[in-house]
Amino acid sequence: MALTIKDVAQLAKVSIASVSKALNGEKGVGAETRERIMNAAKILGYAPNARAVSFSRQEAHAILFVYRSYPDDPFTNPYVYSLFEAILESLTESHYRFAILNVNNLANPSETVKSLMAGKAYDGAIIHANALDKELLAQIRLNKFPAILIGRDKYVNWLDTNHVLAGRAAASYLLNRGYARFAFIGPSKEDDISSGRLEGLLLGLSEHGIELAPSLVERADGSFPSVDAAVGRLLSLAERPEVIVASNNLIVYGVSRSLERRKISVPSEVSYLTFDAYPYAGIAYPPATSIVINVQELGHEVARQMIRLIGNRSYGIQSFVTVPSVKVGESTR
Amino acid sequence: MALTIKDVAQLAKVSIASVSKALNGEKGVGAETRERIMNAAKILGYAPNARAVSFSRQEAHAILFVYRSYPDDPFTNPYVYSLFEAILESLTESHYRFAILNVNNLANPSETVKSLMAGKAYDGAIIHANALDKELLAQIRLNKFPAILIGRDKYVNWLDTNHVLAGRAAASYLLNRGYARFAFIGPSKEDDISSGRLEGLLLGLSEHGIELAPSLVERADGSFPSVDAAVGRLLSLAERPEVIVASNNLIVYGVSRSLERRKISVPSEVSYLTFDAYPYAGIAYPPATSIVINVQELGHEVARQMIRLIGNRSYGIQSFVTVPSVKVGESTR
DNA sequence: TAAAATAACGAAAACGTTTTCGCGGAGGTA
DNA sequence: TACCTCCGCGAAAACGTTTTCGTTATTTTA
Repeated sequence: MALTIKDVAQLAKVSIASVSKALNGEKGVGAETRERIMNAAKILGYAPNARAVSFSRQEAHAILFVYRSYPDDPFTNPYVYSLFEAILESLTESHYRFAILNVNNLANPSETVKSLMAGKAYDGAIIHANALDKELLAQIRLNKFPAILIGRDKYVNWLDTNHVLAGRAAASYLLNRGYARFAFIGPSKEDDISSGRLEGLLLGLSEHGIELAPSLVERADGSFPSVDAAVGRLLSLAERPEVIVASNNLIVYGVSRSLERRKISVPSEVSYLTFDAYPYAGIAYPPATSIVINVQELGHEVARQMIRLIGNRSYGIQSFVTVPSVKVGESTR
Repeated sequence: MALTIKDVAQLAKVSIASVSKALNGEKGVGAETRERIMNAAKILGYAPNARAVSFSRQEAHAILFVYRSYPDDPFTNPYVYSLFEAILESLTESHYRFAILNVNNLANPSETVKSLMAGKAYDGAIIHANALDKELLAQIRLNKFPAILIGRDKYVNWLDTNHVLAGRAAASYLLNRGYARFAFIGPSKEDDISSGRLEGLLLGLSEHGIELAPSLVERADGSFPSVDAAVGRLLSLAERPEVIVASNNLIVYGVSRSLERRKISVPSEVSYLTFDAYPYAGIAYPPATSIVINVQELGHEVARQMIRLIGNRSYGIQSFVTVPSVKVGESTR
């Protein structure tokens, strides 16, 4: 049998109650006794049995992160990983254990999550929106287990980044740099992130009296020919844009290659800008200026709120955590 | 108080012992009774308390993955992530919980891991070599907690990919395609992976009577100018190589760009080949032919072995798991 | 029909902590 | 001196399962 608290008690000639108190730094143990206990524990190399502690304390001291990864998706995954790295960092600091669950090829994601939470294996769940379905959402609302959604929902705790603000940041940065004619290329399959960015961009521009004609808002899928075609259309406009805002990293790479092929010098003739700081942004040549969201900060905040939530069930969180900053590359003047 | 086994027992009018047996599918319960119990459990929505189960069964039913991530490292991280995605997938299938620990900015990594394992919070640890130090290695050997290292060590259980075999696969693929004059560009900072690949390549070539002159083995750091210079030196050799084997993704990207800039057509004039399938390999233009290691398979195998190890402490594993395959791009003829 | 084997079921112990509560001694106050 | 308070300490309960083992009922065998 492994070492238990009893062995320590025996060696220190005290009761197990005193050992427990001493080891947990609680009062009710004399200074001298405490020292004897600490010594005994060290001599024996005693480590409390985490399973017993969890059981006794009625808390797992562990958090579950639920997400969905798409095999080889170069966009979703880096984002999700850097997000949970940040969460992990904060939780480790607070001595929480951190478990992950990828619902990607699970037969019944929400059932799995639900039973995991019902089984009290974790004190709380941080759920990335891409892993969520209506059923799971309903479960969270119903069972009220501590959960924070990274994304948006009316009825559950959530935190998210504010893509509109990022779009606005793009507008104000570019306006400050003296740009006057703008274009936007977004993905052909509209998504929240991209539409938020566009919305913010339009907002920021309209505050300075600039409206974007429909022909200046282009769509492209990830492939190079598609982006190249969009760039071609923009360049052939009578009022050629000075700067192309690419809604994501893959698109900006296409833009950069398209301009290079067309022998258009960047940033003097045409500039470009994108969002996030995935490898593609750096590979674009010249490296793209980018509006980056501090995923790290979001992760830390989520962890902090999670711990707070565990302590106080009724606590409600619904807010954006977002401080977009500009990573200046060489693709803008 | 939450729902316990007692509530189910009460509703089904049996003892808690019978409920436990029924729910765990053990024998010792009559068919009719079993059904009544299952029904009661379903009606109440009962889920066993995982903490109590862990405590009673004396096993966590959870595995810890220990690794080190470098912020924004585009090489190490994708590899580690896809590795643990594979492990996670296998473990989830076997209903194991999966926790992760990044030792990156931990004050005392080996101490943390050691106390986590001593505390029996996990049944076993899968430790990526990049998270390992001598102290931790010593701890594993000493405490004999179930651990598998992804990497190599003489005295502990390990699994790893065989980079030499990958290098050999490169050689045999290229020889089959009729290439006769080879060059290699590796990182300036020698590492196990790269040297294994080079070793394998040399091995494979020498079996066909081809030796690589020292001038054909180049070094470059990740930066483009450095790779470009290396390519320049290779091209200016009297016996210009037909194919450049780039030891990693960043280098192959540099090679591709360098050749493009020099207006050397690929693959007709000079070909290139690399290893792994990170984004850079696909971004190289034309997309690089690559020797890829099945990380997925490694992960699955590690999970399988871990579960086996938990069941049988004395079990010893030291082997390479590796089935390199060729991902044909457009950079070879 | 009686004895033996088998199966169903439940009482209770065990897992290793934390936590409550009561006891007794030390110190302070009137 | 007598009383009260505070503090250190330990006995024991509690947490929710699993598992062992004895009892009783049922089936099989002779």
